[in-house]
Amino acid sequence: MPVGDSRRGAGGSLPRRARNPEATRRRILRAATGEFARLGLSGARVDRIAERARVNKRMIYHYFGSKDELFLAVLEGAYANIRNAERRLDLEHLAPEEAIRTLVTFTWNYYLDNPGFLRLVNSENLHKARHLKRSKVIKDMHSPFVEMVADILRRGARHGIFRKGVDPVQLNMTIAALGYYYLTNRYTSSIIFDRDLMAPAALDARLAFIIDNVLGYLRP
Amino acid sequence: MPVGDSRRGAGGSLPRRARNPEATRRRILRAATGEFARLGLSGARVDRIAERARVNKRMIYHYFGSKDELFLAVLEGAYANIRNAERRLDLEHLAPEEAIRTLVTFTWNYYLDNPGFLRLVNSENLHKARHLKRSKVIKDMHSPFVEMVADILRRGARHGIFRKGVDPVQLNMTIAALGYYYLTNRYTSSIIFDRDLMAPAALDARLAFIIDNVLGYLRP
Amino acid sequence: MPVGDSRRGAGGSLPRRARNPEATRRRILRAATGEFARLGLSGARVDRIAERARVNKRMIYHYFGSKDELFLAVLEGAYANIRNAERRLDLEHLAPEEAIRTLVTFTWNYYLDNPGFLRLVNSENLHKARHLKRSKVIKDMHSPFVEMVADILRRGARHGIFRKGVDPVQLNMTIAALGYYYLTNRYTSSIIFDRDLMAPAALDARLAFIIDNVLGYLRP
Amino acid sequence: MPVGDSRRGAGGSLPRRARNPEATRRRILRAATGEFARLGLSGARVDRIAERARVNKRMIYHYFGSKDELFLAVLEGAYANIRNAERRLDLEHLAPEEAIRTLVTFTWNYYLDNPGFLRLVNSENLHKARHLKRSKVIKDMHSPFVEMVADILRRGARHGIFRKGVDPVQLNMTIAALGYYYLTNRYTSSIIFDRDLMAPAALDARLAFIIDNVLGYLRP
DNA sequence: CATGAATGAGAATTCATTCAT
DNA sequence: TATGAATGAATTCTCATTCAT
Repeated sequence: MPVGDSRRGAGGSLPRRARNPEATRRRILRAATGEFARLGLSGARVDRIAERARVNKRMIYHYFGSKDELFLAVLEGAYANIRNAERRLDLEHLAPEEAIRTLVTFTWNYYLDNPGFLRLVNSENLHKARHLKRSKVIKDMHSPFVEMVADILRRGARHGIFRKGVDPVQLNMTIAALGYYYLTNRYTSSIIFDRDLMAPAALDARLAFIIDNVLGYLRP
Repeated sequence: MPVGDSRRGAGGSLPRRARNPEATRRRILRAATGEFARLGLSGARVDRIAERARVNKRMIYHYFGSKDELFLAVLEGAYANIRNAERRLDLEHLAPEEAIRTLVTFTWNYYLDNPGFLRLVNSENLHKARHLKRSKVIKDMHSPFVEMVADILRRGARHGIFRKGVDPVQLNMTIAALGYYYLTNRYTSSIIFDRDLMAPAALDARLAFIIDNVLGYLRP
Repeated sequence: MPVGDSRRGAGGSLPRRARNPEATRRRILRAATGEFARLGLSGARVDRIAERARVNKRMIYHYFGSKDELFLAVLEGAYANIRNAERRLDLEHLAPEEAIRTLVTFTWNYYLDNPGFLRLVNSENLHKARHLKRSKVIKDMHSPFVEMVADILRRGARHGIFRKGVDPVQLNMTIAALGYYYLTNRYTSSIIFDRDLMAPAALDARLAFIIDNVLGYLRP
Repeated sequence: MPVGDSRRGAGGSLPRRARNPEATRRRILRAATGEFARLGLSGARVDRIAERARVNKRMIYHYFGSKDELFLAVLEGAYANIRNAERRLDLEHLAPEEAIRTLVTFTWNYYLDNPGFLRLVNSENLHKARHLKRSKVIKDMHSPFVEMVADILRRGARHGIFRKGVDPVQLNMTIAALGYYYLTNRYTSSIIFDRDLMAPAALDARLAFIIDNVLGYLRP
């Protein structure tokens, strides 16, 4: 049967997507990432995602099953991105203190440049990680990362630069916390403290503070 | 006395038409606090608040005008509670290090005991603090608190116990961040790090870590 | 906001209305006239009327029984006003042509100065005059007016200035129609005809047109 | 075949899930026209429109976006109808006086046969034409009509049958006013003048009056 | 005569998902 | 694989009126 059917009147032959499953799937995922990052899980609209991806709404269900499963895919992608970027830092080949400084700086800048990532994580926690719980890939994604930080700590301790017995998980959460909280809670904090927390100087000061804090904590 | 009336279902015999504005207002506020704390702003349902408060839905609009204004009232109440509790710590009369340790411990425990508070703050930040912006009381509530921490830092610096020039706002946000992030993001973190972050030992360890971190940072 | 509670500190002792039935009734009626004139029957709010009249909502029901009955009272008042103003024109003592010219000019200006009157009449017609139907005073109010116009026509016909056999009711409705329609429908007409119908020159032109039309019609 | 299904009440066995967008849209528009014409904008109920159109309420929003946009569509349709009917009068090919007489008669009869049109226009004016203001088609619909009347007046003046310099807009509004007011305000007028304005003889008399008035006015 | 708290029955609009083609 | 029309259950908010004090 000839495509571009007769019901479509003047102007006809709309750019009816060629049958390209891969591309369609990718477009949906990209659109969904934008939507979820901007509005969170509950704020996102399936209709809008379909529109932004220029696909039929039905396709979303075809490829992803449900809004929740789509959200999980987005979330996995987001975690993969940050973990990949971290891997590219090559922390293994840096001196321990430099490695930590690099990691802290990277984390801060990543949060700053990818506010959508913070919102995704926030959304997921609001839902008690019910999506991530069912993820098959997420753990494998993170254990190398934790292991890498543990390695840095061990090296630092061996060299006498870092104190002994620091829990890498505790440290990771701290590095994340000091930036994450500042950025996600900047709206209320700005009011409470009556200060523009996003002014360039303020951002620089916060990064300096975090580095200072983390390295200070590690000092033996 | 006729008990309840037949049109009402289970739970009956409620003191309807109580004609007690103070109590009604209070009941609405209490119910709303519970609902918003549990489900956030967008998850909360006005219907459910009315039900839980055992008032006619219309009353919520009578007393508070809109869901948003009700949320602001809840938020102001929540901030008032924590700030009042802090005031009762009497930090002014403690030695600087003891004051900080007390504040850190208090903050952690408060977050732990009042998860709803964290969710309210989170919700408000998801909405870019649009409610708090219109609040007339919120700033007055916080400036004494910031001033008090600044005073502790000054005393500590004078005694040579704390380093000089520490920004009290930066410190406050840090104390908050280290606990807040751990608790609100525990769902994703638990999966990523494959660890039960809410185990009593884990909680104790986190508090110890935070105290250690903060006091370590302040040390000259 | 619930009033009358102990929190009402300074300024206390609200101007709790002295018991003055007459004044209360009058205040309600005035407030209702404004509200109905501005927003029509269905747009008007009982709450707002009470607020504007600075009386308790219950009083409206006490004095007028219902929103509908209040509307009728307002309507009767509005008709009384215009008919009284007309009576003051003393048309009986003017020459027939001058009388008609005066009546037409008065009608136009009254509509222009009292847009609320037009809206009240419009509202009432939207409801098929169900309020006016029950009015006991409205007919007595109008028969003298019709009689007066009939008299002018008779005088004019006798003097050979006006044509014979003109129906005073038909004429009255025409005088009203030519101004009423122009003013009430000016919003759609402005768009349809792409012209500012409320410009001073346009208003003057319409009045001139109406006078011209009516007197032209009466000419023998 | 199971007829209808038990969940549906009387009237059942409707062709649900008709999957015929054109027809659905048309059904909604027709139902909405009836509802708005009968009850005005604010009196109309979206629920009832959906019911009358035998569509899911959601479809109204799917096709028209909002109650207001639906109202605009209805309004545009109503104007298109009357303007089309006018065009079919072929006034261009009639002698000037005959053309005016035909137009006046048509207008009167159209109002009489389509009271819904009057109510739609009335509603729109109550809302200060806020819908029509945004219409893209309404002006194009009317300018040919105005031009046609202007042409008739020019022809009449050239032949010495009509007076010179008559404003076609003024005349149009007059033709409309004389019928519109009589019909929309017949409820209050009937009471005020104590006369049955809808009696066949009364209707005939009014039409005769209007023709007489308009042609009289045009006479040089 | 006066107060204002309380009520219940709707109002428009939204949303994830499914179905016919 | 692809389309987009169709669904029903909720959601916030409104309003004239009545009741306890």
